[in-house]
Amino acid sequence: MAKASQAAGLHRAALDQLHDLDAALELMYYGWRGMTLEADEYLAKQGLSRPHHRILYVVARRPDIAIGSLLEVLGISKQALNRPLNLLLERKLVVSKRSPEQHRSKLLRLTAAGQRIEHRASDYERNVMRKAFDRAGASGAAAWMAVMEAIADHN
Amino acid sequence: MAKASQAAGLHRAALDQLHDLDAALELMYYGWRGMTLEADEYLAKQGLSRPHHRILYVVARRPDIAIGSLLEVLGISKQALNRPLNLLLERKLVVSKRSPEQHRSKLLRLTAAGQRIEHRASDYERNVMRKAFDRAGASGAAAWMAVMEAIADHN
DNA sequence: AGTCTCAAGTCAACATAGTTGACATGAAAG
DNA sequence: CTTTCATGTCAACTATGTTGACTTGAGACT
Repeated sequence: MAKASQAAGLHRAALDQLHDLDAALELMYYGWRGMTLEADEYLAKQGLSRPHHRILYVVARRPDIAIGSLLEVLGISKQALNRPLNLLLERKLVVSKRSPEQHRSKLLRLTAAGQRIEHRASDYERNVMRKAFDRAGASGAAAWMAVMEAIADHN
Repeated sequence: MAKASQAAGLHRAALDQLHDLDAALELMYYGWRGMTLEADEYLAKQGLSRPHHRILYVVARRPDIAIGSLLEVLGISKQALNRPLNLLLERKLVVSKRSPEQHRSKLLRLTAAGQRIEHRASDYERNVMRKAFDRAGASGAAAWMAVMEAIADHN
């Protein structure tokens, strides 16, 4: 039973299967952990965490995004955004400037340093995915995407 | 902003793709959300949440598990287990008894009420998976499992 | 007897990630 | 010159976790 189950640990536990889809539930849980584990360790070394990464990830893919739009995309309150975003601004990983015409809003952008950290953190996650897709082949990867889309868009 | 995307937040956002695997990262995120959304709403109605569900899920599949083993499986500290487990005991969803021979440990079991809640909550998650697997077919489901196993076991 | 260990329980302080509500500020638009 | 909009900030709160420092209760070992 015991292993190095400490870190974020949690090797996959040996549980009885009560239903045929229990394995799928557990794979979703451990899959999420497996994908984010190394990225989170890297971010922790930088004094950052998952919320910071989410901000960096979105701003990287929507340069000049306004704060209000960022709040929408992230789905959190402005008060919740406040602390992590201010840290990123203080650390100069993100810069804000006023919009030229829409002078009320502030537009966010990553600095070079911010881009570097975003890229490295996301790369840890992409590498996990790449290896898994390589093993599964192109058709397996496509099937995984199709299933995940169905789950994500489930209403 | 519409409130529909508020609650569970976060419709899938339209972000630029910087790398070919960005879509996969986002699908993992939204997939996790999609699978757990309804279950979390049901649990909230019962005054419970994800940690309570994790406990119920594990104890359901390991009847007479000792507290120490439960801590190992969940990968959290005993202090973190304390509150949610005590709530489950107070609400009589879980019962503990001393082991007959190993009298030092306490063994945990679900009551009928605990089984009912565990089953319903997990069923919400299984139903999401079932629908996605039905769409993808048996081979798609198998491919999804294979990819997730590779991700989960990534070291 | 007494002591040592093990499993569990508890207390306190802290960190992180979020929530509401209330209010302030600075620029634009009427 | 007042309203509106986007942003910012203060405070109080909840939830989920962490360490560290104990205590308790039961077995096990001289």
